[in-house]
Amino acid sequence: MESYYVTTPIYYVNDEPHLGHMYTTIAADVLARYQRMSSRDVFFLTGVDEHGQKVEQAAEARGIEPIELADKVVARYKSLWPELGVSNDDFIRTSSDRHKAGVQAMWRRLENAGTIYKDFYEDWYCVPCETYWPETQLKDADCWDAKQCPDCKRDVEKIQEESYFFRLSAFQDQLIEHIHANPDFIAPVSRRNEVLSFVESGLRDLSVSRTTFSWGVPVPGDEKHVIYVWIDALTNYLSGLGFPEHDLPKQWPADVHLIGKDILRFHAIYWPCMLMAAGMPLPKRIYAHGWWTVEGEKMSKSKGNALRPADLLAEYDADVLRYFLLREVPFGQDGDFSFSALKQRYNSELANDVGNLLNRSLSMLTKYNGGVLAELGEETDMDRALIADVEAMQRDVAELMDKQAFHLVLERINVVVRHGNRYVEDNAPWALAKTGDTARLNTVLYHLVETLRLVAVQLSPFMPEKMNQMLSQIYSEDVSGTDLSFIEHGGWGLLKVGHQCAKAQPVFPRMDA
RNA sequence: GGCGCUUUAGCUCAGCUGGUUAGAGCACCGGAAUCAUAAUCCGGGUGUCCGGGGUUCGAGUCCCUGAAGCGCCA
Repeated sequence: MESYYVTTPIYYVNDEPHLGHMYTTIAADVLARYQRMSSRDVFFLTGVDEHGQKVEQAAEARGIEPIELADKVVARYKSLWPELGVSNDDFIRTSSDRHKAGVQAMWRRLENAGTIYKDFYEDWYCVPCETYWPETQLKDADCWDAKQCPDCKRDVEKIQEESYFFRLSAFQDQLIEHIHANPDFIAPVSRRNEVLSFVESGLRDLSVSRTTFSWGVPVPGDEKHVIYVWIDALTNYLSGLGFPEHDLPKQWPADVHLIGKDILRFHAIYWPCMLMAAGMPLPKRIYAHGWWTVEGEKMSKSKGNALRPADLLAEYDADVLRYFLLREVPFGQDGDFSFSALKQRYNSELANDVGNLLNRSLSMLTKYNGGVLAELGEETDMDRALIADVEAMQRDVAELMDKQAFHLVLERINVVVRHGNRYVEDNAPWALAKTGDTARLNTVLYHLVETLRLVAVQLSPFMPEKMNQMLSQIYSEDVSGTDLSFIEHGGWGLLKVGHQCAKAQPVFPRMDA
C-alpha cells in the first residue's frame, strides 16, 4: 500500500494549546483521514518540543524540573486532540529516548558529512536579568541602536560563546535548484517566492549548539554543548518514524509538513539543507498556513482574547469547529474567527443546506415509502446530471485535497448539496406522490439518498462524527467505527433496491440568533 | 531602505496566456412552493474592475506612474 506521511510542527510546551495549534492539527487530521479513506498507509505525527532555555527557566521559576513542567503541558495536548477528533498515529516528545537517539544520529551524520565545525557565536547578554538576547530580538524590540535590554532597558553586553556551526551556506545552490525543480515544494506560492529570495540573498552558517543551558540533547562527544533548537526539533519528523533504528523509515520522505508561517524558514531552508547534508530525501511539500485574528483583533496574551480550545468545545461540537476553520479561510491566508461568521456559515451551509436536504429527503422517503428505496423507473437527464455532478465532485475533491485547498473542497461539495436541493424542487416528489407516479417518485428519492450518502462520505474527513450520524441514518445502522473507504463506499449506486433507511433526525440543528 | 504581493458588487472573494452584455457565495428586496430544521427554489446589480498616463483594432487582464494596505528581508 502506498504510504502517506503528514505532520504538524511539534508545539512548544512553554505555550498552552490555542486556536493556532488546533488549526494546524485539524488540517493535518483531515488530510490523514482523507488519505486513509483513499486506502493509503497513513502515518500522521504530531507532538511537542520540550527543550530549551525558556522551558528550563520557566521550570526553575516554579521550582520544578523542566520535565515536570513539560509533563503538565503534554497532558493538555494529549487530552485535547481526541476531543477534537484528531486521529494522530503517534505523538512525539523531544524528551523521549527515541527522539534523543534520532537527534544524535542526525548530528553524527552531519558531522561525518563534514558539515559541522566549531567556532564562536556572538550574542548579547543582560547581566542583571541574566538573559541572552539574540540580535534579532533586540531589533524587534527596537533596542538595537541603544544596545539595551528589552526588559529592563539597561545596557546589554556582547559576549562570545563557543558553538558548533552547521555549514548551511554550502547548500545554497543545491536548495535553489531544488525549489526551482519542484514547484510544489513550498506552498502557497507567495511563501515559496519569499523563501527563494531569502536563499538567493545568501545563506549564513547556522549556530547549532549552546553551552548556556542544559535542557536539551547533548552534543555527542562534547557534552558541555546542548544541540540547539533546529536540529533537535526538526529531527522529530524522522525520530517519530523510528529513525535511526530504521536507517531510512519507509514512510520517509513526508508527503507534507503543515506549519504556521512563522516557522517557514526553518522548514523550507534549514531542514532541507540538513537532509541534503545527511544524504536523505527531502519532504515533498511544506505548506505554511496563515494566522487567525479573533473578532478582527490579533490574539495576544495581554489582550486576553486568545481562544482556548476548551472554551470553544464547551460551546460548539468539534466537527463544527473543524468545518468552520477549514471553510472560512483559504488555507495559507490569514483569517478572522468571529462568532457571527461561525453561526452564519453553520446555519446557511450546514443546517439549511446539508442538514435540511438530509432531513427533507429522508422524511419524504419515510412518509411516501416507509423509508424503503423501491424499484426505480427510467433515468432522466436530470438524474444523469446529478450523478455526473456527484462524480465530478469526487474527482475535484481529490485534486483539491492534494493541494491542501480545503476551503475549495468544501465549496465544491456544497455545490452538489445545492444541486440536490434544486433537484428536489425541480422534481417535486410531493407532487409525484399525489399523482401516484411511484416509479418517478422512487427514482427521485433514490437519487437524493445516494447523493446525500456520497456527500457525507466526502465530508467525513472534515466532520467524522457528524457524518457518522448522517450515514447511520442512511444505512440505518451505526457506522461509527467502520473504516469508510472510497473503494467500498464511494461508488454511485451501492444502495440496493429494498434498502431501508432510518427516520430523519436533524444532524445540524439551527443555531438561534 | 531593498524585493514582492494585494486593491473587482454592501461583505468575503473568483476572473489562466488581453477578445462577446465582468462572475460566485453571503447579505438585501420580490415571487413560487409546502417534503423539510420557517429550511428550499426562482427572479432582481447604472459595480468609476484604486487614481493617472500609455501599448493595442480591443485591457479588469500588458507597460509606466501615483496612492493605500500587507508580506519577506535589511
